[in-house]
Amino acid sequence: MNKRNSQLLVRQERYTDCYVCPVRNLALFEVVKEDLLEWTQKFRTHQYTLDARRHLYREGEVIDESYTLFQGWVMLYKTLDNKRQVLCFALPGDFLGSRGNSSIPADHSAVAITDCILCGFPGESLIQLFKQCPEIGVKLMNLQQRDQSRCFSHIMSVGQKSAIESVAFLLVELYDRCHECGLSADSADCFFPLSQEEIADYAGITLVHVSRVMKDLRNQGVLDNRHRRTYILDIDALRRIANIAQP
Amino acid sequence: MNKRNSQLLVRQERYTDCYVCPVRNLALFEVVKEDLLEWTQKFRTHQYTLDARRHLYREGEVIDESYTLFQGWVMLYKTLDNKRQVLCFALPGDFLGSRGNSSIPADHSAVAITDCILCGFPGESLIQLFKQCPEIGVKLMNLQQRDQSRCFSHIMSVGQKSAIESVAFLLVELYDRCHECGLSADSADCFFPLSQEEIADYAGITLVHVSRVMKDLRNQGVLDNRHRRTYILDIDALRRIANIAQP
DNA sequence: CGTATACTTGATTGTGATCAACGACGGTGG
DNA sequence: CCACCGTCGTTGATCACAATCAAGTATACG
Repeated sequence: MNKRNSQLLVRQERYTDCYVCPVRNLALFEVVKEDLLEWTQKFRTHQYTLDARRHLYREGEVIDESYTLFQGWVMLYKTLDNKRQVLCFALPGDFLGSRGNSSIPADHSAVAITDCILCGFPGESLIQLFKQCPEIGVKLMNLQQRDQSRCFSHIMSVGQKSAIESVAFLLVELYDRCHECGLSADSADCFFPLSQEEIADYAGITLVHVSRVMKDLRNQGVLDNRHRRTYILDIDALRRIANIAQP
Repeated sequence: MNKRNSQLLVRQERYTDCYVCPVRNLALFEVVKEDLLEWTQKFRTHQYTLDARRHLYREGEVIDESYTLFQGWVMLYKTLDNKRQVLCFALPGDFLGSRGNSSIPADHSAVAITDCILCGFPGESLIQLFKQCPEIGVKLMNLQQRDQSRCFSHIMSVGQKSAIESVAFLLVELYDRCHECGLSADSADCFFPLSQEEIADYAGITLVHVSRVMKDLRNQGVLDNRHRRTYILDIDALRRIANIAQP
């Protein structure tokens, strides 16, 4: 068991099964054929719970384990002086942690926004998985390419967009990603565990200004956020405000 | 031959040889054992020249070829309205183009900043390479992780740093990367084929302001840019200004 | 020699930062 | 049950960094 986070990352006794995993179609093991699942499943050494506000790992730490996020939201960020920059949000199905090269310390921190469940497997086993099942290598490459594409959009957002465009862009991205992984079904249009400070640190603006932007969006009628929850009322309007490139 | 860029991407008759390639130690084929090089080399179907200001590919295009940049500088960028955001600069040894999934159109454009030479191989052959030589998969994953790490630093830079910090950060990163791939030996401290507009679009500020920042840096004595060339006079001072996290 | 491109400089404006105070909850403990 | 406190969000006043607008210079190139 991982000693680094022994009090934080709690190993679960009862595994959920890869065969019936509801997020497998989004995740690394999507490409594993049914008859190989038993084999890949034994790499998944542990399943953990991680409470909200707990760190999965911190900048500078050596990570020797890989994770698939099974449930909950995780936030990746970097700090400099007293400033924090949120890099991205991980949702169920997303791949986290070691990329098989444990000699490189993490360049960012990962913290749970909500209570989370994670499936873990040793980082070095990725290489074994590659050898046995090259499709996993291809799949991981595709996942990384998707992440890079999101990074590029994020850079575009922070570098070129106005505050309101940036915030709208984030909301739209999360809205779409939630729908992709089926999170919207139960939580309706209220899918939003983020504080305004987290939104601010993602968009590269101050939390004071986020408050004003949210008020503006409320006044325009595209969203409502009563009782610390954000309800998206008009996703198309939000998309227009976000000024997203047409594919 | 690639029809899309048939006039732009010029196929060369005389190949340089992978065995004696000076940038192989930086690139994807670093991990290929000498006795397999002949095999991998036959995947490298073409070697191209690409003149400065020519595009390798554009946003929205389907890319079915992968490239290792052999010589020159390439700039990746996105556009939105009339604004341009530079995403990163590719230097010799860097991997460009298709990641084996040609069903996804490019989310960014790639343009040559200087005259370039590229080694090309079919995107689909990556999967074959993975199967034959899993180390290539691991190496490509490592390259992608390094790129992601740079993306994260870039987001931090654009989101949290002041204009002068951002510009200094870019100069330091390029300075270090040039030294890594041995470009500095011949070009001394003048390694700089970038216009102020390109710097501006990377840092997310206007070219007018870049001019003022460069003047400031000149006055502080950390660099000199006479005759359209940038000479770095005091890299340590520049590092301090860039405010880079200590590893 | 004329034109295009890149860079410079000055004047003015504006978006979002900063500083400060206050309100609304939600949780905790008496 | 209520008082207290901490966190989070709101609002106002002021400030500053960088954008914008505009005009100029220097250099490369045909």
